[in-house]
Amino acid sequence: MSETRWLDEDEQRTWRTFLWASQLLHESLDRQLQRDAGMPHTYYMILAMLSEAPGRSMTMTELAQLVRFSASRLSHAVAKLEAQGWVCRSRRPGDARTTVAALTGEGFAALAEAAPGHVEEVRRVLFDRLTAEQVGQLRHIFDAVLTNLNTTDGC
Amino acid sequence: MSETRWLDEDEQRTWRTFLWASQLLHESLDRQLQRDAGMPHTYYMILAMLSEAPGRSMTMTELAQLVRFSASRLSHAVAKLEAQGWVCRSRRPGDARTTVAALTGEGFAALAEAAPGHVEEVRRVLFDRLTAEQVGQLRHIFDAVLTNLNTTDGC
DNA sequence: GATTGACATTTGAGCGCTCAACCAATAGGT
DNA sequence: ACCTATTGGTTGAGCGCTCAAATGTCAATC
Repeated sequence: MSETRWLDEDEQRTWRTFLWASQLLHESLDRQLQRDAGMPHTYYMILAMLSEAPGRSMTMTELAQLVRFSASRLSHAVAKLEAQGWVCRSRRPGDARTTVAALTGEGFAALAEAAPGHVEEVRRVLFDRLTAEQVGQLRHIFDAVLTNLNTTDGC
Repeated sequence: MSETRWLDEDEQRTWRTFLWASQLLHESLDRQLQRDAGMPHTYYMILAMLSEAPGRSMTMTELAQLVRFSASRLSHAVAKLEAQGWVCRSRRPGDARTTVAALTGEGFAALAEAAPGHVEEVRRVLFDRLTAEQVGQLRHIFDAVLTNLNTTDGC
């Protein structure tokens, strides 16, 4: 057990700035989508991922990996989305274990209607305030963070 | 109503990388603190802010502004922290409106015990993978985001 | 000395998430 | 064929958060 390497003043400030900013950012995103489209940001992601898949449908497990959800979290979420009529689940013929989630017409319509406002919000809270150079830096920084976390953590 | 300025391929990838990474990052932080200290990351922040205040105590409103919580959110949180014996609330003499939240000895001890593990985790998920230059970039990027959101949004 | 408005805080319902437990179907070894 | 482990998915309890409403207090005005 070695001595703790505390954050120096600069790191401390960087850390807190990042924390507050990303918190505000997520809240803004969530509020905008909840207000204008009646869904939280995470649900939007699920619909978006489904819409990009061939046949607008995927296995629960595949979907869970794509959106980085636990099986449980996805199950709860899709249950809600199904109750709203935006997604429908069905057993895959040939393999009675796996469930396939498919985007419905209504679901696609809801997504299409929500998309422009969401993209605008993403620009407003992030890209509009950044130079092209900073966007590149941001990408590299979080690529590094992501590969780190992906390899070290279990999920 | 103008045409939507969709995200180009690069922006799209940057955006998703950032989303996944920051999500994983927050989850890691939360899990570590929950596992090792029995509190979520947000509660750690509350204790940390209190510990830095003169007298280790602050008005609820001041505290709410510091941690960027709504009054309601803070009230719920502090209620839990009080139930755990880490914080105690009392009316301020002279002004019966405002409540002062103070860190207890137990609260300070819990914080002190949680701190090293938390700092290590922060290094692990973020700083360890970044060059000094990237840390500077990160700071500038989220400074920009923060001032933007602080001025445009209500909260 | 009541009335109005603004402030500081709390409360309760509802929702999304986590975690652990569970069920059902399949694959592998014997 | 039979048992076991693994895989795919769901469920329920508990918790933190949001949002809207309620409560209680001070400050100014009439």
